[in-house]
Amino acid sequence: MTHSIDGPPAAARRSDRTKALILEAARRRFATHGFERTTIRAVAADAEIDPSMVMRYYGNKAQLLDAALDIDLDLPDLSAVPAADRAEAVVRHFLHRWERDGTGDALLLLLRSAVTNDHAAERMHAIFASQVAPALASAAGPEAAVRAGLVSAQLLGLALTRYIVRIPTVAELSPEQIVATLTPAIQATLGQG
Amino acid sequence: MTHSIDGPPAAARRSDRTKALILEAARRRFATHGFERTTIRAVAADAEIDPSMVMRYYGNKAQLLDAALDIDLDLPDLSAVPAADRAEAVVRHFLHRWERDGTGDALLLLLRSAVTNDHAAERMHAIFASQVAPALASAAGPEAAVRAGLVSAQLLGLALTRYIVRIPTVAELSPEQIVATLTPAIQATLGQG
DNA sequence: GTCTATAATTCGATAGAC
DNA sequence: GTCTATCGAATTATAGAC
Repeated sequence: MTHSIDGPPAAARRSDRTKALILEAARRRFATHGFERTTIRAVAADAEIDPSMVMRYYGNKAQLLDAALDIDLDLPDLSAVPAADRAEAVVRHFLHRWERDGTGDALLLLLRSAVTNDHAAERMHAIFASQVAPALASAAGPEAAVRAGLVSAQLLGLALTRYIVRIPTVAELSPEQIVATLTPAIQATLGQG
Repeated sequence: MTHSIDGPPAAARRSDRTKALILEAARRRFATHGFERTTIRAVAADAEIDPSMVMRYYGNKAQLLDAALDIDLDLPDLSAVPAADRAEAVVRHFLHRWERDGTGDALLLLLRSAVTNDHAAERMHAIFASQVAPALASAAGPEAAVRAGLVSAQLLGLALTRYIVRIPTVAELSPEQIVATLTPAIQATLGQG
């Protein structure tokens, strides 16, 4: 017997690896094709497993999306940043994240899904309320909630035009051009902390 | 004989009205549900006609989307506006348009479709290049193309978060709050004309 | 745990009567 | 010009063998 009443040891659980492979493939598909155009079959093919495995581990397509939408934005503590540098820190944080992970980034997946899927939209509301708004609140001026909302709108607009719709003029900008031009705008939206 | 070799007189073309009804229903469906989730059957039901009529007049679903994406942004001539007022004029123009037409606005339809449909994305590139970029070029500072692109990103971000994903904090803002908070940001992005 | 087979829908598109 | 009927394809989801 290789495992006790505590359950099978970590090394013996082949299913964990399969589950992880499915989730990874699902994230890529949802991010690049959106919810409706992503098929269980395609996810399974990417993960090189049988489609029925996806159903077994995640129940249905909606729950698979749900599992893929677990996101930690990992926002920096802006109160530790000098007020004058906060706008640039925010712009650089998201830009770095997106440039690093490309279309595989979980926030882009969430954004794309939220446009056509109500459940994904609600997840985005929750993430905004629990992660973005609090992080920006300490960095914003009067009516911090208003400012946090509009800063998010501007950053998501960048994500939308650069990585999803890929408007050439925006997609071809260098990261430094974006930082240089967008930072004053975010600064203005945040107001004088 | 009520019509000549020039074709039937305008009053006799019942089909024009049917075509227009279909297009109107299609715009609403595409705008609220996106391309994939919009069905020919639903469009026909909204227009209270038979689904086969949609096929007869528009050929297929892709061509119906194409017909629905004919958009005139009707941007104001910013060179006639004092430099200091241009940012506010731009913000008010789009806000007025969206608040008036709600989710039926053609630009929102285009935005929603472009996220999951490559053809719609290309249409958005074309509209940006032919209408938005030229209109903003005269109002922007050095590197006008960069500034025009990022202004568009910010405005589309507003449309996305307020009308499509409907993040509560953004959706609940009053138009005047948006103008007051976003104008300085757009001003900063445009640079000193 | 993994795979085969298939049920049950849904939809785009076509053919043809009237 | 309008509608009925239906085909064929694709997909989610399930049942059950091994």
